[in-house]
Amino acid sequence: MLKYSRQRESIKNFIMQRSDHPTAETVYMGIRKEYPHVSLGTVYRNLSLLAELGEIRKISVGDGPDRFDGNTSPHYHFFCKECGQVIDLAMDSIDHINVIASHRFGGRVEGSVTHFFGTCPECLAKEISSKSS
Amino acid sequence: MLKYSRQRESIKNFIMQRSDHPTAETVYMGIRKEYPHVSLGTVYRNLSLLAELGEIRKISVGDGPDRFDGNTSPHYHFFCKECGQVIDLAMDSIDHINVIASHRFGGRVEGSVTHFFGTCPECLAKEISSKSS
DNA sequence: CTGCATGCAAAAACTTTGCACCGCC
DNA sequence: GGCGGTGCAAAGTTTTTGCATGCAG
Repeated sequence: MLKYSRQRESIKNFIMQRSDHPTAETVYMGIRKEYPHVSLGTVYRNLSLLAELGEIRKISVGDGPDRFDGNTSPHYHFFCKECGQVIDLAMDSIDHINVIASHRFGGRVEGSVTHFFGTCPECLAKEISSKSS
Repeated sequence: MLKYSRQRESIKNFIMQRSDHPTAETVYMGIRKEYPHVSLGTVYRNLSLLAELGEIRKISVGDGPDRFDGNTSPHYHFFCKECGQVIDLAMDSIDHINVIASHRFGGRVEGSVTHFFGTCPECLAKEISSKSS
């Protein structure tokens, strides 16, 4: 039985209105403006819960803390090596890679996670302008 | 200036002769048979160093500790949800996904990491035999 | 009222680091 | 012998958890 809680409501709203894939710490800091006594434990508990319910998505980066995404529609993420930013990619589905992975494999491929990395548009612009100077 | 060390040698050998993508802890336990006084810090330092040198690969799983792979040739990994095992996949390259990701993106895509997950051949066999009984 | 959710703090899990000593080159 | 590597332990980072209290149903 899931009970309503204003903290969870607030956490969800916070995530939904951002597009920068905040970490638990960032959510905590943001929520504290409204609920100064909220605890980091509550933030973690609710982020996990919301992710299990499928209301948000959890993004595990190789290093650094996990990030959370209010956009639950299928899409991919780009990690900028320069500024650390995480960006949503508007790209065609690459679901067919699961079929490719299945070809010579005796198990059942249920899905995959792909993260792209490189230099984001902003950092690329900075790089180009610094070279030309 | 990089100096030889028997610990590093032993760590590298340990990784090379395994195909199960051990964690730092597993390497530590294995190495201790030969060097009972080796420290976990040394294992971590050398695993990072070897990964930087490109002699081994570091695999960051979403949850749980990082794993290491002695096979540095390009290949993909499959994570079994049932038994937690990590398996190398013999599959065609999917490098073209980087091109797809670049299409409507203003940044520079330098690479990507893909992890497949599902049920491994062994766990699938168990599942099938339990259903038929 | 019942029991899930919270706040708080302690602890767990994983990894890095400071420092004195050791051993390769 | 100089400097990178090691062992040891402490600390850092991220996340989870135990417990008494609070609040939704």
